[in-house]
Amino acid sequence: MIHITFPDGTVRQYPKGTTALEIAASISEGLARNVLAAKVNGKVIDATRPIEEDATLQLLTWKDKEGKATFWHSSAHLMAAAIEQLYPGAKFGIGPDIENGFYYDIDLGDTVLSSKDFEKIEQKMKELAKKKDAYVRKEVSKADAIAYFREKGDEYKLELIDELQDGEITFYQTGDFVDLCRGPHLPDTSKIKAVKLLSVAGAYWRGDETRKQMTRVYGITFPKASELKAYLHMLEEAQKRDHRKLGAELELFMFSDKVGQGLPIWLPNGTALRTRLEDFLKAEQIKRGYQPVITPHLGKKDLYVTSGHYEKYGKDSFQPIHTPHEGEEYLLKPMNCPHHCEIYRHRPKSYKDLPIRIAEFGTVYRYEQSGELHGLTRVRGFTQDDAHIFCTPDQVKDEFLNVLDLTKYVLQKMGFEDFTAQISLRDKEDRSKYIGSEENWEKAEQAIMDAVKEAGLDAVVEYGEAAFYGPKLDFMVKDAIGRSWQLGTIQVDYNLPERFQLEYIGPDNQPHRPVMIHRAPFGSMERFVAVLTEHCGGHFPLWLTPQQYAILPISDKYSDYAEAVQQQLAAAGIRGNIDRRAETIGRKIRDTEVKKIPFMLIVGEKEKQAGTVAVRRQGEGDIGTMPVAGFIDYFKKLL
RNA sequence: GCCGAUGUAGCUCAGGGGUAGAGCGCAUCCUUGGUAAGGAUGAGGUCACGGGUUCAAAUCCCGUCAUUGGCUCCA
Repeated sequence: MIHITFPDGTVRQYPKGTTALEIAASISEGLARNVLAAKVNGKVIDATRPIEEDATLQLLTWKDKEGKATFWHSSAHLMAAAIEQLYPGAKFGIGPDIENGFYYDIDLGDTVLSSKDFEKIEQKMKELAKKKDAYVRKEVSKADAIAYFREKGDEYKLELIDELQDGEITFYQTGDFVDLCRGPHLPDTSKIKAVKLLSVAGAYWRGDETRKQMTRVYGITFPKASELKAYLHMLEEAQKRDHRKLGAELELFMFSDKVGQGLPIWLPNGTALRTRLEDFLKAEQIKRGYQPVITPHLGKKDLYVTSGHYEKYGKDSFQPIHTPHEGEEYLLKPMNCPHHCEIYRHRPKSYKDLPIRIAEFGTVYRYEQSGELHGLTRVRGFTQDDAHIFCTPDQVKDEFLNVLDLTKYVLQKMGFEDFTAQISLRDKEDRSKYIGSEENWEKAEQAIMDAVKEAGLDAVVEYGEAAFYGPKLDFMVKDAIGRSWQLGTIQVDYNLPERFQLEYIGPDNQPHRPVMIHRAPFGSMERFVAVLTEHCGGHFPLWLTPQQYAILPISDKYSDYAEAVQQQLAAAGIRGNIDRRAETIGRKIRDTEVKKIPFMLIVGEKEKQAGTVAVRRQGEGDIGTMPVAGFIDYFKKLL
């Protein structure tokens, strides 16, 4: 007998060689039906594998991340099996699960697959799933594995096998389809009830553009048809909220071929929104001891040679600008940091001056590959809500706390509730690739962990993800429809202070090197406005939205009264305009609704006589008539 | 940059080897209306750009550019 310890701490006895599935069945039939895989001693394995010794056991279902991953990985196999039957001779690369679903890279020879073929493949997958074929695990020798795929003529699998050790190679078989795979997999295919292929795309074998391009088919599956329906609904919702679509509809921004790819042009509405965001953050930063500065959009090449950015961006980015003067070269700034370092050097610093917090909404230019560009989230010219904090190593923790607090405050104010952090630290073993003293790194990493703990922030720690010049923390937010975005970032930097020879005089009357912290709560104005637009579906927070109301006169006879109302609202700091068109009131309401303007104030004879406005809330309808002062009160309570 | 898709009026799109279509928007006129589209008339297009095939190209072919879904990358 072996002892199985469950997550709640209870221990039960089972015969040696019992499977997780059998254990589940001993608890309840329903549980057994729902088990997708098992975590045994912390390792995810097939629920059908015998457990040979005492172990901790977690039964994985659809609710668990690993359960979903197993489900989708098995679905990738199912799709490959279907494609193999429909397209004999197809060769397979890799087919993993991903965040939402799975994909498989396939070499179909000359056959071109398009979304028109999806239904056929989906049908085949469903047909195969119904057969309830088990996913059978087989340990094979390297020689046998090579023989099998050589026979099949699949050079991709042969290449993968070549990199594996003999003795650790396993095959999984479902029906007639055999795949090289580490597993784990579902007990059988019947769990896969709902299937949807999502897209095809080209993808290089092993991500290497010098190698063969394969067809990557993306799909997603669910254990229930209703869940697929809900997922597709979410995708539709995401499409409706796409900031490129809303940005055009609400006239926030545009692009012009004549101006250039990836160079966003902010229209009046977008500018109103962005300016308000900037003003909000600026005011908050001044409260927290930041000093705003303004620096030029260019800098001499030498500046970037000193900073090291020339090496990184010089060749692959916008080319240097040559002036009429011989040999003079300027670069569009890819970063604000070098300019800020020069500000630090402006005059000698004492330890008593630190920390110094230099802030700038700095527009930077980076040449992104054309395929990279995407709406406002990926552009070639963007404005960072940048600031650099220069401090002593001992001040790092307090500064981090300050920045975490600011970032949390700012994001909450925008209606983001769900955020987490990712802390990127050094590789645990290889420390050679990092610059800066061991002592300072140790101090900074500890400071970040402590600050995050004190701030009460959920964080995951990733080792080996730190930049060569310092550890960092990224803010991840979840939006209203459950997607994660990386926004704010805080990075410690030991490199630039070194390169720019930054110093401060300590209490010991000796020069010391300050630590530099880069931080941007929004990341960039462009990206943030994009994420915010999608998060709130174009219904921006009331305090932020470009137009807070529209006055809709019943006819042009009430224009004067409309203007009087507008003046009162303006005096109260509420912004909006008057729809003076000679249209019916129904029409004006419709157009204003579509523009997502939060309040409609309808004025006609009755309102003019009584000094009131008939208030309509966007998306909700008539909320009653009130005196203008009453509306102002009502409105202010909502801010 | 690479692979795929797309490019027709300001917008959304239909059509398609033989003189270019709709709805919305826009302009003018009529209408002065009470909570999601009032009516009439009209203007708007080198069918992305360049080349080729053809008696004839917006349509077929090639190239370029842009947009878009991916691949690598980052804010």
